[in-house]
Amino acid sequence: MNDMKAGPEEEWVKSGEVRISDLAAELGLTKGTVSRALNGYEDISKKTRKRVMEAATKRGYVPTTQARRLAMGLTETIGLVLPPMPSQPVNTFVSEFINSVSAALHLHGYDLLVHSANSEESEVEPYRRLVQSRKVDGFIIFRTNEKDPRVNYLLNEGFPFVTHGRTARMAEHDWFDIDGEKAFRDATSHLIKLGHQRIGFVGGGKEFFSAQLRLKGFRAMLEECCLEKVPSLEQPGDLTGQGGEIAAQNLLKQTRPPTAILCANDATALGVMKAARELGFNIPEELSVIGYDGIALGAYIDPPLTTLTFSIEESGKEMVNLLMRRLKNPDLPVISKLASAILKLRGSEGPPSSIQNKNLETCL
Amino acid sequence: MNDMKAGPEEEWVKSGEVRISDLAAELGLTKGTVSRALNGYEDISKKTRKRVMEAATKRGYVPTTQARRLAMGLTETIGLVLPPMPSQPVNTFVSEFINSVSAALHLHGYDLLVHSANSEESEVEPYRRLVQSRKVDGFIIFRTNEKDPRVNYLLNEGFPFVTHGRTARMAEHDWFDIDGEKAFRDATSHLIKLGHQRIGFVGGGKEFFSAQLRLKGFRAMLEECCLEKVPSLEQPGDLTGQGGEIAAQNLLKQTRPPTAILCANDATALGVMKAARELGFNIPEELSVIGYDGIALGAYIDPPLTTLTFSIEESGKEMVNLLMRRLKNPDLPVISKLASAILKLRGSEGPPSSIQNKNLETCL
DNA sequence: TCCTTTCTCGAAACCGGTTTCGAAGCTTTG
DNA sequence: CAAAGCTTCGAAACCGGTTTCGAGAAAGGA
Repeated sequence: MNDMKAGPEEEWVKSGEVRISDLAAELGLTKGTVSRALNGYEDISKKTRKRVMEAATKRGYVPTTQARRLAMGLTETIGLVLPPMPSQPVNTFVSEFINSVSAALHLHGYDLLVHSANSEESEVEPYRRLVQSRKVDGFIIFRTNEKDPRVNYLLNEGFPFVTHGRTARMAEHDWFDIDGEKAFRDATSHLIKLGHQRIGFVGGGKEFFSAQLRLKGFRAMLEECCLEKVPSLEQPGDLTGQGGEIAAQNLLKQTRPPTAILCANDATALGVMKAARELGFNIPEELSVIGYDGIALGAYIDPPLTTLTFSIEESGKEMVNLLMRRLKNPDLPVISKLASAILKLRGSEGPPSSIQNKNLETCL
Repeated sequence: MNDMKAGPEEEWVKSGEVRISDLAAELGLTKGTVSRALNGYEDISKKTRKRVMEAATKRGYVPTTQARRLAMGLTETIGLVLPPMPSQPVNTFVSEFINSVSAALHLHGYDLLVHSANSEESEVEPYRRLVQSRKVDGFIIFRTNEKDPRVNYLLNEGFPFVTHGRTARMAEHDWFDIDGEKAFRDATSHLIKLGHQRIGFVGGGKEFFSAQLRLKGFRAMLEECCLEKVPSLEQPGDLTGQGGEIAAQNLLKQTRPPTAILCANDATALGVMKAARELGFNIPEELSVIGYDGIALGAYIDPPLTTLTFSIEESGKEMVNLLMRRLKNPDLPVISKLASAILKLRGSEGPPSSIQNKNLETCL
């Protein structure tokens, strides 16, 4: 692969300068024949195929993607639209996700087109443009809302896509999701076993289905353990650090503050920890905090953030698998995949300072 | 823009189903005429143009991108290859960067193709593939090395690109960069004015040009202030949290540890802070730490990380401007743009516990 | 009124591939 | 030895646009 060969009469062609018609002319064949020879058609003699292949590699022929795709009527491209990012603290998920999706797509010969959403226009506008101009064959959607306009639009168009996260119409489209309900059951259970009885919860926006499911898991485990549900201990959030701060203040300024706080994501947890510090709560002695996302950075703060983590790489790979299946056969029944998060203990949680095992024993 | 109109006989067409030939047939024109009418050619009568435009909007005609691009011999697509990511703590830069680049490209009618680098193959292989298959018109490259194989390949090919960061061949290609040298002069100066005399430095990998320039700025300011350069206070790093930990241990276990540490990026700084905590150093009382990157998350740790920050959005926008200029006229002279970082004080630095203004006065 | 100029559009080539169809040439069979 | 069957390739249509060229019609000038 020495691309700088300085052979005597060797004419150096810049890569990508030779077309199929050049090749055909050089070989005394038609471009149709050359095309079939290169694409493994059976009606080409071994001898001719060999000649063509050799000439192709010698001349460094690579078909022009645009032309091939136009002729074959496909784009081999998947779209991913970044939601508007109001400078969220932790977008490490996004880059890792893009990376894994792109890698998985590449294995199938697909490209990834990344589009940014303009916050001034409708959320579906970028999707509409990409569909109408036929730039992509399908979409990868993440951070779904319960009632998701993007999902509605694409379902209505009959356009292929897979979501990361469930929606109200999840029975109608393929999706991949992390079992946030189970994750929060686990985390809640872990806190309860440590002796916590007053556990706070900071959610994500109500529009995010995933946030709802996490709340559901939290409540379910409380009930399972006979702990009463205290409305004031459930605070809304917005998946940002700032939201976490506000929610934590609301929780910790109560007369009977919680001894532990479960957060809908790590960014929120960081905000909670900041507010807790400022209000004089020691973590984890006086307050346990658990996040969700597993951002690597959580390991570097003090104390290291205990969190629910999952494989972003697996997420990307699975979603691409679902999408490829759908593209191959649009009429297949809808399927979905649920992966589980695991609780990564790092140190921001521990037993409450004063354990009051009031009615814990009686229930378990 | 009601796309669900249920007019009586209004035939509903799925978007993107009407071709230019359909439109032409419907209007009794040829597709060439329709094309020129839509593209503002002067040789079309006002009346015809109006007819065509109205029919186009009515039928929802949008040209097929692939076909248009093939005919016009361009891809209107820019490639961005993600370097292999060894699960770095702080990749928030990447997603924000992609976001801003994508948005800026969109203003010029360009798409962003994001490709992931396979760590098993050569670094230039993805670029070679994208060039040869003619999938992109140019590249956005970031995190440059001093001797960068990607830059060498593309320069050799004569293929357009812009880098974020300088290289050994920066005189031969357009680039955008943050003035890391000045940034570190500023940060060093700030620490010296606070009274620090023993300042540690944790660099990035030697292969990164930017890391070298930061070191250069650090050294220059030391010299300017008549502080001696202590080799043991300059530790190599790798832009990761782990690298920061190791470097900090090397610095703080010395008999005369530094009273401040300057880090090549925020991830490194977080590692340094973690190691410092574990070794019993209070920040900022006993040790000042300053990072570089301005990740939003730094505001949420304890103490909040003082850092050098710059506008990622501006970076993306400027780079796209440079690239568009290059694509429009490949023969223009090389230009570059240097933006400056600003020191964002958040609390991880302060005066040293015991100020010994040995020879500070004499020099200043 | 006739010729020239201008306006407007149709025809066709082109971008660079893929794929269908049919016709050679060669081999096999009766 | 002729008819039938394969093998192998050329010819041409096609994907869906853009762009060049030239012709016919309308308008202007002599």
